[in-house]
Amino acid sequence: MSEQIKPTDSEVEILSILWEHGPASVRDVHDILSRKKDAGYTTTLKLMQIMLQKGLLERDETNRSHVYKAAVNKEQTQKQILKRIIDQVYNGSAAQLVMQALGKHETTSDELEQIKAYLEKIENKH
Amino acid sequence: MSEQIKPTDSEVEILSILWEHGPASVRDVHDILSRKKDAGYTTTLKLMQIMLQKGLLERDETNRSHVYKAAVNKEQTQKQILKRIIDQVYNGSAAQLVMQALGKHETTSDELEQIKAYLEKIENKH
DNA sequence: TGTTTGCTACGAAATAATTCGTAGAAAGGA
DNA sequence: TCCTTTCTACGAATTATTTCGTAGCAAACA
Repeated sequence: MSEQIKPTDSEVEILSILWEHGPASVRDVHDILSRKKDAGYTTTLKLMQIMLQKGLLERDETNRSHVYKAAVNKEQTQKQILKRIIDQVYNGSAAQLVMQALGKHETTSDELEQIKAYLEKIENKH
Repeated sequence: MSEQIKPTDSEVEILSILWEHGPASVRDVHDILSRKKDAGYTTTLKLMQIMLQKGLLERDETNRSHVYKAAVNKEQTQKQILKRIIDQVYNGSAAQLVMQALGKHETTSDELEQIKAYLEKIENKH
């Protein structure tokens, strides 16, 4: 197991954008970010530079406008964050978290079906 | 809707203890915390004093050893944290989070049953 | 009563995270 | 070429969070 760096909230925002969008310039990321937040361009730039240092991002410097991409795996990072929440907030009970997640959000029938199917699959393995 | 203060990680740890344990002194909280972490007593004290100021905790000063309790609701706070994660990390899809949570953690058959029952209940409402 | 123990209050240092300004270089016109 | 735009780099201020030392008071007790 290699070191797991815990990204900060701002860093997760940027990672999410890169996971969604694929490799992108600071400008791209910043424009997307701007739709939700209100921050200066150099703030985003600096953040991404720091993330590069921490190993959360990689970049291609071929062109003047550098192209960044996530250096950490989406699923793994999500799980890492989730695990933390489950342990810290839900006392280790994934089931509790799941039910609260289902309860709260408007979940479409479609999604519910998906989840049920998934449950079946798990149960068969038991 | 009143202001929702976002507790920090350390604060969530303390809230969790108080939710579990019920009203407790700094000493109590600190002893429980010490099992997982390594921090000085006055650190815990200070944290709890700050949380009091922020309105995350309440306290009874009747006795010399003050008794603290959580001033924020467990479920609401959990949901608040969860919502943040869903939006920020799972792009708004609770279903995705749910499946990852189920996939990762060892979930007992018992818990799975609970979840299934819960799903039924939700589906009937649709 | 003196001494030890355990508590609160609180300033302030240490650390972490976020934000932004300024400088300088490259690119793209006019 | 000269001017404007658009980048990067990076220092440094600001703000948030965590940690701890010291002081003072009250309780327990020898």
